[in-house]
Amino acid sequence: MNYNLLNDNQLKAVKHIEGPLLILAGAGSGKTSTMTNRIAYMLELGINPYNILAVTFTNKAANEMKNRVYDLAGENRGLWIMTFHALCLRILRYHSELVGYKAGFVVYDENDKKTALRSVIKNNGLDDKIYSVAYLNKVISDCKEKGMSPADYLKENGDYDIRSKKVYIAYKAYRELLKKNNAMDFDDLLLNCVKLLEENDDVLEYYQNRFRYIMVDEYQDTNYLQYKLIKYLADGYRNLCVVGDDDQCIYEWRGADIRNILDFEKDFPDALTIKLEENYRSDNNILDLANSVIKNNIGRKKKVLWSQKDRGDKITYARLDDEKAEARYIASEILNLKERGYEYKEIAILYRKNILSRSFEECFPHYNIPYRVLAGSRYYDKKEIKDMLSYMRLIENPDDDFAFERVINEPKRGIGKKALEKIKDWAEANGTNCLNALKSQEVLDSLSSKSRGLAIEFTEMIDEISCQLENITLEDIYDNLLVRTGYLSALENQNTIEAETRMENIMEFKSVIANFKGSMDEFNPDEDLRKNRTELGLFLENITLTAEIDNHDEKENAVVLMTMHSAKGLEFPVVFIPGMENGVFPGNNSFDNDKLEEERRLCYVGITRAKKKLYLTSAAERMLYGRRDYMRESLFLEEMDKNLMDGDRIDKEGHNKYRRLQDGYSGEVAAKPFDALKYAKTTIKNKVFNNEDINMGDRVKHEKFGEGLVIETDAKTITIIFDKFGRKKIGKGFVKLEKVGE
DNA sequence: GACATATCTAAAGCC
DNA sequence: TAGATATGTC
Repeated sequence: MNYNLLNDNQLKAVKHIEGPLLILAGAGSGKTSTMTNRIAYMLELGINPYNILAVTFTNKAANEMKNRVYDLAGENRGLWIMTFHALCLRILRYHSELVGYKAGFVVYDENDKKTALRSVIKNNGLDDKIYSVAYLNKVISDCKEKGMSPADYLKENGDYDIRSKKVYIAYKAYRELLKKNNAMDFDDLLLNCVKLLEENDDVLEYYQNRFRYIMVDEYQDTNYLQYKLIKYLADGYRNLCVVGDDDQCIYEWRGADIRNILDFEKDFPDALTIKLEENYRSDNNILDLANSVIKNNIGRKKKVLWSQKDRGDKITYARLDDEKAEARYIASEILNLKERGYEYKEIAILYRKNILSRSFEECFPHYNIPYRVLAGSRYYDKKEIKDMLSYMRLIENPDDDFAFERVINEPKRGIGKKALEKIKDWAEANGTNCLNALKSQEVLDSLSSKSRGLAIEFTEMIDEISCQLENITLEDIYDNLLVRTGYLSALENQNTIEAETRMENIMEFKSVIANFKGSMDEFNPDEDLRKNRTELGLFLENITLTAEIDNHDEKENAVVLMTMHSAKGLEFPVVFIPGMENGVFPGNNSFDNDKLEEERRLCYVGITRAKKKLYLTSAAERMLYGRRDYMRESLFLEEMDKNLMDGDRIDKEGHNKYRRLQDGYSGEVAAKPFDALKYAKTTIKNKVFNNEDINMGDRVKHEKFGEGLVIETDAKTITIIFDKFGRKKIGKGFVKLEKVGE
């Protein structure tokens, strides 16, 4: 093999395969090629692929690694290169009974989880104002990530506390509900897998013996459970290589623990640490800008990216009048770039919040700019797709009562709220699922004769298709469902444009199925995996474990729009970062110190996506949530080295109109804060001030927004012009306001 | 039970 | 603003 393309440190990492290894890989430092070469090197040494495990966070990363190993070694069969969740799922499939699940268990995604939580809240008579779906979701997820059971939670938070008691009840009920539906959520995959290894020495020994060489990508983003899982698996042979960059830890909010990477050398005192600091991606101006921002973070492993490349172009910063002007400016700049030879697909717009995509979606069609927005999992969020998926899930797993609930009256079968309650009660009383309940004479008798007929038809159809599962293809199951459920004809009868679109989506979904089957044959020749599984089961699993970003087609010639979070691991010749404003980036909820550091890391990630050209923009005014606010420039802009930036500005029509960055904002922009008074009003609800004697004219300090001037008070609210954020109206709550002057 | 109207609230989203 | 959910009405 040819290792000439690697630098010294990369080569050292590739060849160090025995014992623990920490690779600190800065952005764009050739991390993936180091990892893939390392695997190829192991194969070359004759190490059995069966003994190698590489874990990533995204399917995209896993697929890329598989492909690149194939390119290097001509082979990738037998290697386990997959995401944490896929790994756990695969292990659990073989041992589900050991963690108390039935063999065909399904995986619930975020939406299913919320549905389950809603029913938990309802069934336990919890106040959904206090114990909201979002709150419980967060608390339960946090618990699971730390490996805490409901009882552990109660112990830690005190059983005298009413709140923790209620959370305990909800958590426990949620867990039982999922088990009853024979379902695991994403956290359960990890939790149960760790539990499996913890409680079964023989299983642990088997996997330790199997995975003699383990690699973990994006190690800075691992949470406690992932850390523990890896530790268990690696404990046998201790050939563990973790790769990461503490400066790119941007997922603390969902449990990532940056200490995992910072403390790796403590966990493995004999670990070799290799730093990859040479960047092969970006021009030096871009790198220096990134360095000038990230150096403001304390508590990081010091590392300075450098590159042999040219200085390159300066970073362009433009402050525009509002979000529309910002979109027009970026659109016209894209057209300029196009004229200079850039392709649309080389250009990305990376923002902090998904709503920021709106102005571009409205603007770009006028400029004939092709674009693709990558956000969450919107395709599967469509009602008709969810419905069809629920039908499929019910067939695969009759215990899935949520799937049942979703489809039993879709299309209408005259089984509404009341009838559904009856079905659920009967199922509860008889210890079975809803589908079985609907077959019982008692339930059928309680329905009207018309509904009864439809109900019988429904259960017979589900049973029949379930029986055929082994014999007919996935496509046929889908077609069968479309027709026999009456879903398609119900849409046809509607004769509306909306129904038309839904039908198109339903048809389009067929190609998703076809694609799945194609990729199944191509990428997963592993017979083992398919054993005892239905095609349908594999398909559903695949959908749940796939994210929108995985479907990003790099060949499509379109400008791509996504959040900076999604962009991690990607690179583009041209990057635009709009919304460089306090309140947007860093976001309003990030103004305490550790959160700010994470935002700064995100900023670092955003900047380092760019290879040749980087544009930053901000809007003086922005419409957010139906409100127009005056926006201050991001504090990250202040941290950036101005020598690397170009201060030319463009007015709202997109034509040249010079304003200098160094001048501050004289003239029209400086006047904005006063104009903005009539627009800007932000209400923070349910807050109480600690200090009651605050009056008009006082200067106060807010724990999040910093200092400002009080211009209005009444019984419930106080209005302040903050130095950094402009005017905000604050309601009563537990926020500390400190008087700092009169 | 189906449909219409009122109310609320708002990040990031890997798997 | 807009979407999701809760409540009210026929």
